[in-house]
Amino acid sequence: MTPKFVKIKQYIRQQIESGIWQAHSRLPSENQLADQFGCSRMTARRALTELTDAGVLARSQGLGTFVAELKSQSSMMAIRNIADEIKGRGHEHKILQISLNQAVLDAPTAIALGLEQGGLAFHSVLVHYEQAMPLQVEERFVNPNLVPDYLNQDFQIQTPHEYLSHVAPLTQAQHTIEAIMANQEIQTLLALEAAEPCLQISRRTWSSQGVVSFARLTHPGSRFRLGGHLTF
Amino acid sequence: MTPKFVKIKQYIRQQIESGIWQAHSRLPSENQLADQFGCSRMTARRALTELTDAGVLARSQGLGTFVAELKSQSSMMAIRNIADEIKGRGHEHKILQISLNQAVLDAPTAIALGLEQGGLAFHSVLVHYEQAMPLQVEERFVNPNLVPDYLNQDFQIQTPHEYLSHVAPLTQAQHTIEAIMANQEIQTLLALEAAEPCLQISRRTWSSQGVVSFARLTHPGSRFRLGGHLTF
DNA sequence: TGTTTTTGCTTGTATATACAAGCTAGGATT
DNA sequence: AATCCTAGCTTGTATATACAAGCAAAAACA
Repeated sequence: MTPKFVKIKQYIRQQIESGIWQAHSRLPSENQLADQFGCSRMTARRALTELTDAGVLARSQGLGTFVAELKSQSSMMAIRNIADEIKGRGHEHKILQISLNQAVLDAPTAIALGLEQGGLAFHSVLVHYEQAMPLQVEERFVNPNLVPDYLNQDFQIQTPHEYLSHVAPLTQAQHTIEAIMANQEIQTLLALEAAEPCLQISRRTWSSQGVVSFARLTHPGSRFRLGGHLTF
Repeated sequence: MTPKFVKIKQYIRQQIESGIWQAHSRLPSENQLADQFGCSRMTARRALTELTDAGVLARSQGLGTFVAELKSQSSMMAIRNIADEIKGRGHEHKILQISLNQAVLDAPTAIALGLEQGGLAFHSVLVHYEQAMPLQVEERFVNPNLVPDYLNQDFQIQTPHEYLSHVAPLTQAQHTIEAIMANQEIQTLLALEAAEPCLQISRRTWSSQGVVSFARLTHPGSRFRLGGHLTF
């Protein structure tokens, strides 16, 4: 027996998908729906609220409930962390640690971390492997004030991302995706035959104390694509 | 006066962010929260439900409510359509129509559209400009059965995406992002000096009738990055 | 001792009710 | 005729209540 509020949601989605209720058209009020489905206002309300949260409807106090603007605006895509993604494919995930040390901050990195230019930060370079194939170069700068023990970790066991989420719970993240040409270092680390376009995700993460870490995740264009599926 | 359920949500988020409630730890039950805040169970419940929808908490009937696994899993990023993005920056958006005709389907495109190889589909190539700068090449294949009037549109006025969302409301979309090297055609259309890495978003959209359209959106790596900001 | 049942917790669904707050249209007032 | 205001709708918040369903540990039983 499916719950009543689910049936109401299905009904509304169906009306919209079949085109009977066009974008911007007004829906029956909570009370009308309640009458129509023989339920209480709170139950009808729940269906409307959940569809509103899902972006299907838009509501306005005093005015009514409307079919939301077509999803032309934006659609969401998930960026999963590489370890989960590889394991999700049932493959082996290995990490090769290239370096783990302190580094002097150049201007852009200092700004990204919210620290002073010329100061010190922790710096790590790792390569993530799927089976025997290098799939991601992870270069990461870490705020030493917030994560003083970063250099004493063994990243063969726990990824930096896992460790960081543990010691400094995330409150915010910012991603940028761009296409770049592999430089000599990336070419070597990813075992590329020649210079090749790469997908680079820059990721800045905050905890409640401030910027925790700034990472550049570089993937070979020939072996990696970012995918997302999404149902409205 | 902030509503009670908002205060409860704030309290819970604060407990989690300060580390007092760690991942997997159990929260007070609905009734306990209701007592603690001097509200009814339904009000406490609303706070818990909304935080669960947001991925902050996880609930299990009979067991209780728990702090969710750290957001290491995935974080979401919005893909906005190029016209909105350019207009959002307060810049002028112009479209140059390169071609608009029928095309014979090769194997991969036919599969993507769910049509027969060797059959016909509508095909358009447009260039989107931000001010005087080409920013995106949009190559699109459209299912002629679902959008028979596609060839009679003027895409200088309304983008294909706007038109399609209007005549065949979206129910699903799938995106893939990859880094590719610009070929000769892309180089010309984007006014690139030399071969350059490009960010290519492949987008398939469904209506309730089936696959509507398959688009390849290509951006120059030197002028475009996909950005997303996100607060937990 | 090992198995089954009961009991008491949890969350999930649903209802009836009350009042607050936002918007619109029509009616009263000026 | 233009303005104000109120009546009547809408959604938003909040409560009290009831029962269903899932789970675990204690209690009863074999």
